Amino acid sequence: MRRAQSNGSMVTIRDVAKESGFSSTTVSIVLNDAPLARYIPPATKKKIERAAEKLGYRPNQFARSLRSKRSHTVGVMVFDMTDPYCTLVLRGIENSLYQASYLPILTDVHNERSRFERYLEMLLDRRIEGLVVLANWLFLDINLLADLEESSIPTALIGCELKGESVSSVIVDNEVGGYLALDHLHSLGHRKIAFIRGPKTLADSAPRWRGIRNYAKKHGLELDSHLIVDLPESRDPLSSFEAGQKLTEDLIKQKRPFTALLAFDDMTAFGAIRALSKAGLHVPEHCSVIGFDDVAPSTFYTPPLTTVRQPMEAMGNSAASIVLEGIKSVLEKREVTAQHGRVAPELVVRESTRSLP
Amino acid sequence: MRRAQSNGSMVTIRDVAKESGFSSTTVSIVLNDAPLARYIPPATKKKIERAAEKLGYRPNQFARSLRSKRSHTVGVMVFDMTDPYCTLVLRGIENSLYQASYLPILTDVHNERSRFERYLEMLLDRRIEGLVVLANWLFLDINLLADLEESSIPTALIGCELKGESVSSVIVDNEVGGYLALDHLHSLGHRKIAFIRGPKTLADSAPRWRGIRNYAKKHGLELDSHLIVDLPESRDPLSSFEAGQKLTEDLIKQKRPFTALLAFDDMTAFGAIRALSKAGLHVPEHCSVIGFDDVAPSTFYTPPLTTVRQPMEAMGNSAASIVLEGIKSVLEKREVTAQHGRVAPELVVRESTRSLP
DNA sequence: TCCCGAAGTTCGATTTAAATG
DNA sequence: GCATTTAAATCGAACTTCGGG
Repeated sequence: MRRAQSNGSMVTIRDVAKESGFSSTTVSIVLNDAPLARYIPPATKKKIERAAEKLGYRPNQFARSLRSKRSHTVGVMVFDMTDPYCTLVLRGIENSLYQASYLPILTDVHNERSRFERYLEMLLDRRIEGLVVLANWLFLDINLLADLEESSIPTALIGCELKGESVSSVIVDNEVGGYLALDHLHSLGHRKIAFIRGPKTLADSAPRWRGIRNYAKKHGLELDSHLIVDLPESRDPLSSFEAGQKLTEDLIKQKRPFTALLAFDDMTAFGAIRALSKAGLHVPEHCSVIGFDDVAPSTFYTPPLTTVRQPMEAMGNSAASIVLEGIKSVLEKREVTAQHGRVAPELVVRESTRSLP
Repeated sequence: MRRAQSNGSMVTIRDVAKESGFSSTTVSIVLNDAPLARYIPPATKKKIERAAEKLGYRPNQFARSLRSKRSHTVGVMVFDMTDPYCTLVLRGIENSLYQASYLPILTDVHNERSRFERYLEMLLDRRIEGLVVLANWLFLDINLLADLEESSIPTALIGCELKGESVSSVIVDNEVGGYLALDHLHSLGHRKIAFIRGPKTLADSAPRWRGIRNYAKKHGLELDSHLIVDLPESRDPLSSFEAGQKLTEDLIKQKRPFTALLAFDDMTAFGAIRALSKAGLHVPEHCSVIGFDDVAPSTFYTPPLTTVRQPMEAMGNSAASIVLEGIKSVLEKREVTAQHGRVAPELVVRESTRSLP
C-alpha cells in the first residue's frame, strides 16, 4: 500500500522491468491489464506485480496523461462559493466524480468576469475533460461558449439554462415550485399574501412568479399589487437577506395587512423573518413565511423554515453524471448532445407557516 | 486571447517553430523568458511571439509537468464539506492559491477513513505540490503522515494541530476564545450561566473550557456543575445542533435558573435557541446565548448570534500561504520547517445577548 | 496462427551541449 | 570568446511493430 521508495525518487516502469526481469512493455501491459495481457502467462504477471508492489511503483500521471491526452479531471466553477446554495450541490458533484475516480478542480469566480475568464483559461490549459458550472446567472454575452464549444468539453450548468445543444443544464422546475409555495399558503387559509419576487434579470424569477400567478388564477385568488415587491439586482447572497428585511419593513409600514409572505428564496425569507420579528410580529403566529431552496440553515433556523426544496445534492450529482457521460461519449466518438434536466422541487413543511384559524 | 485552432487539434511548440522560422528550442526559450533569452535579439522574439499569438499556441501542461515534475496544483482535503465552517475557509484558500496561479483539487472525506486514504493516494498520484487539510479532528492513528512526510509535500492543517516539525497548522486560540465568551457574559452581569461543552475527544473542547475556567477563577465566578453539560461524540454538524437543542431542553427541565448560556459552537447555540424558544423563553430577553465560530448563518439568524469569531477566511488564506511558502522552499532546496499559527479570535456582539438589568 | 516478449516510437516541452559565424 | 541558434537527450508511460518459438 505505501510508497516504499522515500522522498521524491520515483520508481519508474523501467525499474519494475529491471526488478522483474521483463521489459517495460510487458510491465505496462500487465499492470494496465491491457488487451494484450491475455497472452501473458500468470507466472509472468505474478512476478511483475510482485516487483511493482515491492518497489512501490506508482505510474507517473503526467507521462500517462501526455500520452493518453486525458487528465481524469473535471473543472468545477462556482460563481459564488459563499452562497449557501453551493454546499450541497458541491457534495453531489464530488460524490459522482468520486465514484468515477475523477477529481474536481474547484474554482470560485466571485461573480467577477475577469476571474471567470482567467479560471477558464487555466482549466482549459489543464485539459479538464469536463466542466460543471454552478451559477444562477451568467455574464450577459456568454462568449465563454466560444472556447468551450470548440474544445468539445462536455459542460453542464447547474441553476440556469442555456438553450442549445452544446451545453447541458440542470435546473429546478421553478414554475412548479412557485405553484407549490402558493398552494401551501392558500391551503392553509391565507388570502392576504405578500410577495417578494426575485430580481428581474435573474432567470429564476420569471418562472417562479408564473407558477404563482397560475395558481392564483386557477383558484380565483386575487393578488394585491401593493403587497408585491421586487428584490434589487445584487448578486450577493447576504444582500438578498438584507433586501428581504428592508422590503418586509416597508411592507409592514404600509399597514396593509397580510397573513403570509412568500419570499423569493430562503435568504430573503430569513430577512423577512427578521423584519417581522423586529416589528414584534411572530412567525408563524402573526405571519406565515415560506422560502425557496431549502438551504442548510433553513432546518436549524428559529423557527425552522417552510420552503420549497431544490434537491441540490441530486442536482449536483446529476450534472456531474451528465458530464461524465459526455466524456465517455467523446471517447467513443459518439455524438454528444446536451441534456436539459428539469428536476421537480418539493414542498418542505416546517414551522414558519401555519393554518389560519 | 482565444484559441485559434479549433477542436482538440493542438498547436505545438514545433508548429510555432515552423511558423516563425526558428527552432523549437528558441521558441521555448523566448516564450518562457528563460535565462538564455538575454542573448536573443528583440526582432527574433517579436517574430516568435507573433507566430505563437497567431496560432493561438498554448503549452501542453502535461508535457511541461512531465519535464519539470511540477503540477502547479494543491490538494485540499475537507473532512466534511457540509460543515458551515468550511465555506469561508475554502474561500480563503482559493484566494491565496489564485494569487499564486495554483489550482486546488478539492476532496471531501465525509469523515470516512477509507475515503481519506483513497483520496490521499489519488492526490499523491497527481503529484500535488502541497496539501491543505481542513479538519477539526483526525483519525486517531495518523499514519497519514507516513505518506506525507516521506513525500516531502508541504502540508498545513486548519482547525487542529499536530505537534512536530513536519505538518504545519493554523488554529484559533481556543483558550482566549473561551475567555472572551465568558468575559462578555460576565460583563453583562450574568452570574448564573449554563455551559454546553464540546465533545471530549475534540481537540478544541479542552482549551476552550480552560479559557472559561481561567476567567471564572480570575473573577471569582462560581461555575455551577449542574449547569454544565457535554456534547456527545458525533462528528456531524447537524447533530451538534440537535444535541444542543436536546441538552438545553434538559437544562431547562432541571428548573435550575440560568440567565445565559455559553455554547460550544454556533450550531450548538442555534440548537439552544430553538429549545429556549420552544419553551417560551425569548433570546435574549429571558436568556442570553453566545456561540463560537461565527459561521455564516450567525449573521442572519433571528436573533443574530453573538459569538466568538474564528477569522476563517484569514485562516484559509494563511494555511494556503504557508503551503505555498513551503513549496517555494523545497524548490530552492531550503529547509522546510513546519509553521504553527494560532490566530486570535474576536468577540462579535450581536443581539442574542443582553445585559442583565 | 497463436503465444510471448522486446525494441523502438510517440506524446510535447525543456534543457544541455554544441555548432555556427 | 561572444552572440545567436539548434540538434539531440530527457521526462515516464503506452502503443505499434516485429521476431522467435
